[in-house]
Amino acid sequence: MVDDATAQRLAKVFKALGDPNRVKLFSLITASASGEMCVCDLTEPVGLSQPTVSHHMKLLVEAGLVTREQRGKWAYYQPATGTLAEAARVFTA
Amino acid sequence: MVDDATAQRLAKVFKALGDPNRVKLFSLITASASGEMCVCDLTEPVGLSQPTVSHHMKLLVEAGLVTREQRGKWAYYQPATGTLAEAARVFTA
DNA sequence: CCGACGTATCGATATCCGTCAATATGTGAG
DNA sequence: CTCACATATTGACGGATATCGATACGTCGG
Repeated sequence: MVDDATAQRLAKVFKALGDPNRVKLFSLITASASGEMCVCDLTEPVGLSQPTVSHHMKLLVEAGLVTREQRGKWAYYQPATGTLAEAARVFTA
Repeated sequence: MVDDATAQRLAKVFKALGDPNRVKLFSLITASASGEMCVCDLTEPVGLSQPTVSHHMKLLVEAGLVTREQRGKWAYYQPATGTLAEAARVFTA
């Protein structure tokens, strides 16, 4: 069995994707042609307010699923593709 | 972006692993030498009451991460290894 | 410095979730 | 049938979460 710290870390990653709107947000970013998206591009597709999207993105960042980069007025989010795969691999080893 | 139904289905799978105790339970089952475990074997390692473990296992079953098989008095749980990998693959396609 | 704009934080609220004790359900032994 | 045992369901409670409106913070152009 995984130890407490590992269980908490993995749960945080999976919990971050445990909300339908965050699944959509993450899929938008991973499927983005430019490889990155700002909050202004994300609010309309999911139909949520700007503060709510910002809140969800913070959770995805804290889980290590995306990275945040501020350029000018905009905050660009890029996928950290390895995180989810590594988390899932724990159970197949 | 994934559609609503897909987002909900994926969120259900990830949410099921979004709790540290369920991560432990799932890891216990996937790492089991016999490939299956009953509730009586699971309560002690996670330190939770029998009803709570039963509740968590129900969520894992409903998410499609494990299957339940009743044999005599015992309920045996086996991992459905493909579910998690398929869910994670959606974002890498 | 000031105003406009993108983003984050705060406060509030309704809902969901994890947990246990108590109880119900199902199954095999005698 | 009845009892003992393994598991599931129910009811309740405290804590977490998703969401929004209002507001604060940062950054650029003038």
